[in-house]
Amino acid sequence: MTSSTIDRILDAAEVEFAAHGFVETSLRTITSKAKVNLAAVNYHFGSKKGLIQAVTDRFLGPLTQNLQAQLSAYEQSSHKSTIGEQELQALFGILARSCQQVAQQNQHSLAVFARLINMAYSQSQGHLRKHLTYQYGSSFLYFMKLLRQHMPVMNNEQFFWRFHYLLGTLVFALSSSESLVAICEREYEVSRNLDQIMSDLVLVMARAAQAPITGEYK
Amino acid sequence: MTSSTIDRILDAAEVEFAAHGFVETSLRTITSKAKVNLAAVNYHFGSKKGLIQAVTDRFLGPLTQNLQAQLSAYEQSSHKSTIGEQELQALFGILARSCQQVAQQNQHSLAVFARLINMAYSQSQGHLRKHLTYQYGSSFLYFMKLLRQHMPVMNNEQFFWRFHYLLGTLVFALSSSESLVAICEREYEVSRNLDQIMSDLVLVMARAAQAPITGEYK
DNA sequence: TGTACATCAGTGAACGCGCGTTCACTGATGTAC
DNA sequence: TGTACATCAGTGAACGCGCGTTCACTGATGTAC
Repeated sequence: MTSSTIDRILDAAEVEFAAHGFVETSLRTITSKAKVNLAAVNYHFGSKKGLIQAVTDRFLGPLTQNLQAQLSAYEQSSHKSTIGEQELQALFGILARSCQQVAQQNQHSLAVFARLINMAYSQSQGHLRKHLTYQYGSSFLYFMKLLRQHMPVMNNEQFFWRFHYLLGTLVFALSSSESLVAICEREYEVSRNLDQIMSDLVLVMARAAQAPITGEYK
Repeated sequence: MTSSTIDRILDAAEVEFAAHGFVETSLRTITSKAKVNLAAVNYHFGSKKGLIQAVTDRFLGPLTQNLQAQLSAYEQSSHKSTIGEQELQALFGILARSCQQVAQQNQHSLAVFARLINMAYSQSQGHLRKHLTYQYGSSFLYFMKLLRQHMPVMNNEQFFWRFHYLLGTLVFALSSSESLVAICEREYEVSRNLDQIMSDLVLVMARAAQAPITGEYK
């Protein structure tokens, strides 16, 4: 069997990264939670940056692969000429299902994913955005292409902005879901799971996608 | 005249906090950009935490005050029995205008605001959320109360979630706006300003607020 | 089968560095008598 | 008006600390002959 040290590090890192972010999590915290020697991270992953990449690669691979497969199945099955709320829901549903599938393997990976997206759209992190686009962009661009076909009223620029407004909805919900679930339980004594949140998000994003566009920009 | 050191520190800190966040900005960076001695921060603000609070207080005060005033004017003028997209747009428009007014004073304060909200909904930052609620919560709760009246179909729990989905849209747009504007200019050769983004957001949030609700949760 | 060597996972202790903070100090301005 | 003292903004240098990383080392397993 291959050493479990690597997996224990990855699991612990994922939990800590999800909760406190990449910068605010120290290798000492990770290795102590993983019950592993401090130097093991640099031994196996070369550096902290290498560990971060390993953690993100572990779910971005499956996520994009799953998304890609579902999207091409969708493209072939549906008559893409029809446009409307149902088609938008179907498309966002595919994205949601990819997320859910990834979350089944690693519970905290979606929170890490959200942090990654947030980071990528920070100023001074253009290199990260480029790297993600280069490595995993194709399936997301595929998603955007299909979504674009369902929103033909807008021009490209308007679509760009609308897409990112919806991305914000998703990213915030994913990164804050643990807090929101906790507050919800305390406040309303109702527990929510990821499936329910995802179902909500699909409906909300599909509706928001159809919001009117503001007047022409000069 | 009162020393400009304090203002220079606050201005520099706001820019750096907006771009890199609170933790990843060092006092050495701030004081060198402000052309001020390193020890001046601790002299005037006591600690880094004190500086963060001073930076956020500077815009949260005006923001909440403006929001409060607009909301009570709205509550008195409108016949709140009518519900529909127009009323939702009006309410989100008030929020947008408060943001715009604050941004006029300090250009980067909205990005700091977004970072603050994101932080507050991180796990392990419950104390920050409590502090913000205690200090500035009343005007936001007022906003939620009025919004709640325009979304009577949902129960409280469903409203809670919907509200936070919309909050995510706003927060992501605010925190990523600089990057998005830059990408948009590069990609489409169209420049966008905050006013246009805010107009968009009002329409998107008003529409998303009306998305159907998923089936009953056990 | 036995021995010499190579490879590899893992370790304990130390390294240099950047961080927030502290402290004794300066120099200017205001105040009391 | 002149002098002694207090207050306050600002400074330069140092402090201790936690960080990511490095390095010499151990012990187990595999391989060549």
